[in-house]
Formats: sequence, structure tokens, C-alpha cells
Amino acid sequence: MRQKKGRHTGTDSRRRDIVNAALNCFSEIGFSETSMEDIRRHSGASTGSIYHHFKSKEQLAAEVYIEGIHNYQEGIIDALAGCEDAREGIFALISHHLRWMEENKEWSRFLFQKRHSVFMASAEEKIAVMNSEFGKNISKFFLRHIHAGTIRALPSDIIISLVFGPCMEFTRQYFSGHSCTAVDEAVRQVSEAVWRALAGNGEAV
Amino acid sequence: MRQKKGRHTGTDSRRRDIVNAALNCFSEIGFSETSMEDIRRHSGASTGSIYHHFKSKEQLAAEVYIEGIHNYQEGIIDALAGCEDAREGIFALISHHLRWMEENKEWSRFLFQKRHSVFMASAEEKIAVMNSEFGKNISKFFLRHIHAGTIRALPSDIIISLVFGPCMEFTRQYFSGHSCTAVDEAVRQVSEAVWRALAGNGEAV
DNA sequence: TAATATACTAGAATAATATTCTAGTCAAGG
DNA sequence: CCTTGACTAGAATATTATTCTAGTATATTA
Repeated sequence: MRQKKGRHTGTDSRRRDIVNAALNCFSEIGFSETSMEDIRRHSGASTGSIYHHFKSKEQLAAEVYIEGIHNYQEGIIDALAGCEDAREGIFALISHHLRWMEENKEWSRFLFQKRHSVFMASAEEKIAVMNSEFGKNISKFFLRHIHAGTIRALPSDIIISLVFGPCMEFTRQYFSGHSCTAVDEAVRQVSEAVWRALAGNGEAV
Repeated sequence: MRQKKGRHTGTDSRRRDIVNAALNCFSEIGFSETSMEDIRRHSGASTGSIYHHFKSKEQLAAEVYIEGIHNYQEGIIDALAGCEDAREGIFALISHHLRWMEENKEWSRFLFQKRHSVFMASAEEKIAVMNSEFGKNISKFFLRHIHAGTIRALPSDIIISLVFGPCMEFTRQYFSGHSCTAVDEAVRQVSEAVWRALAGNGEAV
């Protein structure tokens, strides 16, 4: 199948193998618990090869994290972009979060279970930029609606807490087996509740 | 001050030194980043002494975690116990979370930043029991009010998500320097919003 | 075609760090 | 005293991340 020695065929395929193996291991047994030996075995790469592609275990994890968070954030922004209506936007946002979580279990476990963990150090900057961009995008939507009076005038950190907090918490419960509500239903209930929390005067259901 | 050799004076004082040092290190630089050597230096204990008191680094972290979470949960339950009124209860709960966080920064950083992390493995069971008890207690309050119609009939996992999610998310932002609202104000705003999300028909402000 | 450069790979060697082991020391009770 | 048991110290060991050395294959150039 694969050559015993020498350059691996295909563009970056060895690199991808390593990233995939890493995601597998990290989401399955956690960052600290997976040894480079695990990743080596799962990916079929050698120690040297792994360290050729990635500076360290930390940096490898950061790369995996960034790929995931980018995909996630992009989806949210797209979902939001298609919505003029405030209520629809909130629904779209929450819906995207919960469905993305369900369809990308491996990523989610890794991204949300261990947010701000260990390996972040090395990617701090890049992640900060991403989050900042993401925040700006999200804020644009909410500011527009605060201006229009469709959403109550609350500080941005409070709005973020009210919107993403429940999503994150549900995600956590989902993965620890403590959630009893199906995702479809959770989308409806959480959206409805968050809308009540945020809706401007005269807009509440 | 301390004897060069032999038993440390005072009841369990050496043990406490180790726990305190560990909390310090963990909350400051994270679990994986702190080496046993760090804990040894900070606590003044020897390697052997640490391993006499704790089976492993993991188990030490678990002990620290459990002490913290116990204190936190106890406070919430007490806060809730004093409240007949639904709205008051929600306010008390959120208020306790955010104030506890502010008054116990070191614990919070450790508890909330790395929830469900690594070392949990060894304490899984004990933590599961604590959380289950805690959940039951919290649920009692909400079920009573759902029954009375003062709070909307939502599944328990959704309620937990709506109440604790925003608290957790605000906490995360607070520690990563992304919160712009003062804790006092956050208590008011989040409580108000969560109340809107949960209030039974005819109870909304 | 052959020489060379580039990108990659392998696996052994090293370094860092968690854990175990051996030999104690002290305080209390008989 | 002497013995026991809780505790401590620090060296020895084991585990695991990282570095190093020596390659191999493919593309490029002459």
C-alpha cells in the first residue's frame, strides 16, 4: 500500500494522515492522554515524519483546533448572513451550533470540551485573531438589531453569554450523556428561550 | 521553621501545603504544564511526601477539583434554599455563581476553564455522584415552580443549559479578559434575561 | 541521462518528567 | 527503651516528548 521508505505520494497526504490521527486520538482520549506513539501508530507515520510536519505535540493540537474552529465559525457566520430578521438570525445561529456539533462529533468533543486548554499557548495569537474577527461579525448582526430596537440594548459580552452559553452547556451535557432532549427539539427550545431573553420591547412572543 | 527531616508538625499541614501549591500551579499555568517538580518546590514537600499523600498527579488534581466544586455547589444550594419565589431563586443562583467566581478566582480558573478535563478519569465516579446530587437539588426548585406555573415547562437539560450556560460563558470571558461588564451589572443583566427566558406565561416582566 | 536539490521519512539517541523504591526520621504508646 | 506507624527525603527507574543522523524518493537542471 504505502512505500516502506521515502516520500509519501499525493499532496500532503502524510500530513493529513497525521492530523486525522491526532484528531481521532485527542477527541477519543484527550490531549494529554494521547502520546506521540499513539499518533504515530494511528497515522502510520514515523516519529521523524511527525516532527518534520509539526514542531511539537502542542503545535499539532493547535493546528487541529484551528481547522475545526475555522469550519465552525465560518458556518455560523454564513448562517447569520442569510438572515435579516432578528429572531430568524438567533434561530439560525443556535441551530447551526447544535447541528454542527451533532454532525461533527469528533471535532466538537475536541473543540468544546477543552476550550482554552493547554496547547492554546502556541496558537494564542492566531486564535485571538480568529475570535476577534468572529466576534466582530457576530456583533454586527446584534448591533444592527439593537439599533432597530428589535433586540434589547445589552452589552456585547452579556449577549454573547446569553446566546453561546446555552449552546455550549447543552453541548457539554450532550457529550457527557446528561442531555435528555433530542437536538432538533433542543434547537427549538433554546432558540425560543434565547429569543425571549433578548427580544426588544414589544417584540416578545 | 520546618524540620529538615521527619514528620511535619500540625494536623495534615503538609498535605494542605501540597494541595494549596497544586491549586496555585494548576490555576496559574494549567494542569499539564505544572510538573511535580513545580508542586514540590512551591509546597516545600519532597517527591516522596507528595506521593505518600497522593497516588498521582492526576489524583492530586482530582482532590483539588473536588474540594472546589463542593464548596461552589454547596453555596448555590444554600442560596437557592432561601428562596421561595422563582425569580428570586434565579437571581440568587446567578448572583452566587458570578460572585463566587470573583471571590475565588484561583478556584474558578481551575474549575471552569478545564471542566471535564484530563484528571477527571480518576474521580469520575465521585464527581458523578456530586453532580447528580447537585442536579437533583437544583431540579427540585425548578420542578416546584414548573408545577406552579411560575416557570415554563421545559426539559431539565434545557433549563440547566439556559441557567448555567450564560454563567459559564461569562466566566470564561471574564478570565480571558473579554468581558467588558462589571460583575455586579452582569448579575443584574443575566438574571433579568434568564428570567425572561424561563418565566411562565403571565409572569414575564 | 546524470547530478543535484528539495521534501520528506525512518528510527535511534537524548531529555524531560512522572512514578517507584529504599532508607530513613519522628512522635506516641506500651 | 523499644516498637510501631505515619510520614519524609532523595536516588533510581520508567515513560514519553523531542532531537539527531542518515538516509530515500521525486523534481529540476544541465
